[in-house]
Amino acid sequence: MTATDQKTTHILDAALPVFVRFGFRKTTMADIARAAGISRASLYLSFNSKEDLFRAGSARAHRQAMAEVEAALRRQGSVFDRIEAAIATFQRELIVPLGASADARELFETNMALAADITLEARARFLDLLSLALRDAADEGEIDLGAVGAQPTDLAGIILAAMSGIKEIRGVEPGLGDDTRLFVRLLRAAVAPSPTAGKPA
Amino acid sequence: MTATDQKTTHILDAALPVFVRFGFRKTTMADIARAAGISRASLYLSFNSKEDLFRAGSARAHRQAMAEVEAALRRQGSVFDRIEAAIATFQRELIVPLGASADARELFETNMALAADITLEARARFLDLLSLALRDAADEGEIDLGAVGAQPTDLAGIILAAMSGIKEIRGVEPGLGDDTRLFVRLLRAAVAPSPTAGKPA
DNA sequence: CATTGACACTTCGTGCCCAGAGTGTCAAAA
DNA sequence: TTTTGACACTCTGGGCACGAAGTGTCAATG
Repeated sequence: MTATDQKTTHILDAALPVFVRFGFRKTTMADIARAAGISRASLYLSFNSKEDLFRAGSARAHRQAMAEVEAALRRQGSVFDRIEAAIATFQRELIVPLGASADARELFETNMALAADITLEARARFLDLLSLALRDAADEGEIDLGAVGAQPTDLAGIILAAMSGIKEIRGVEPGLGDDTRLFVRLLRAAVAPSPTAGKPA
Repeated sequence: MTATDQKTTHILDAALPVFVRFGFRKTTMADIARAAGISRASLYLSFNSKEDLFRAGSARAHRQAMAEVEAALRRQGSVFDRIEAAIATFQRELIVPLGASADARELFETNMALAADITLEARARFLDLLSLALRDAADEGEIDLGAVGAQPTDLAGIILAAMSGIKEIRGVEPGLGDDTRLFVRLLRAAVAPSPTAGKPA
């Protein structure tokens, strides 16, 4: 890691909590500089603007979260164990921290204004990862998608939609995890392969 | 139907499309009066204020929609056929008309400001109706909730959350119906009773 | 008796100004 | 070379005035 990277990392470590606490509009470059223990002017040596800084923060958060999500999906275990872990990771890393902020709405909206590409790309990637996991499991006969007449992509889309809906209705309180797990149990039961059908391979 | 009822019905028939078209803030009592073909002053014979009028409109829309939803759930057929029909009705009557408006967000927010009780009560009622339908089906052995380890209420909650999430992600375009149906197929498959277990009754 | 035109009151949007706060830059300091 | 204090510029929010538009009411009308 270069010295520059260390510096930006340090700044983002300081900046993200401030953004979460006060929202984008109300946090000033002075706040961030103070939190990072440097002068306000120094911030501009690493970032061209407040917006750049925010984008960089969003990008890093998404990059880290998606790396963890991928790791969760790569681990051993049944598809749905891995998918459940992946969802939990995604929620823990990206959804809950934002949702817990008092300015959640404003943060979400600025993020969509300044870093929509990053967010949408991460979401699309998550969709792909889920689709692939489901496809592989289907190919190996671990699950039977024919039972519900769905393509892996369709099912992945439903999973993301359910995640989003559960989050919307339950907020980020503890209940979120419970409902998510119930939903995954549902999936598991829905696409369990019929005992009579053997592995296609 | 009394003459008064006819009048308010006529006014609401004229008013709701106007609200949907222009949002709450931008529609004036003059707009509504014009649409209803009466004088602005006459509106105040039936409603005390613009807010009252809106509340009445929201209440009527919810009342009608929920009546249709109940009817759909009372019809013949498998639980999930009826639930699917009920969801489709709910979406067609309440979700799509609002979502299609250019001022959907503003309308939704004013509705929550002026008629939150009505909306929340309808939602709660929908949850109850779904729970009851599921419970009855479970009692009759048509479905097996034990397979996913869920109470009827929990499952109903998931259904509503999924509805909401699908709507949020897909918008109100045609895709909404497809995803909803896929989700219901998922449910169906998940709680299909195992062939070995007979009816408890 | 139902309806409405007209009236009074309120709210809302606009423009303007100003002061304070915040951003981005640069030459000087460490 | 890296960091920062200080400067200039911009932006925002609040206060105020004013005209337009909208709401709610009531006496007059058909």
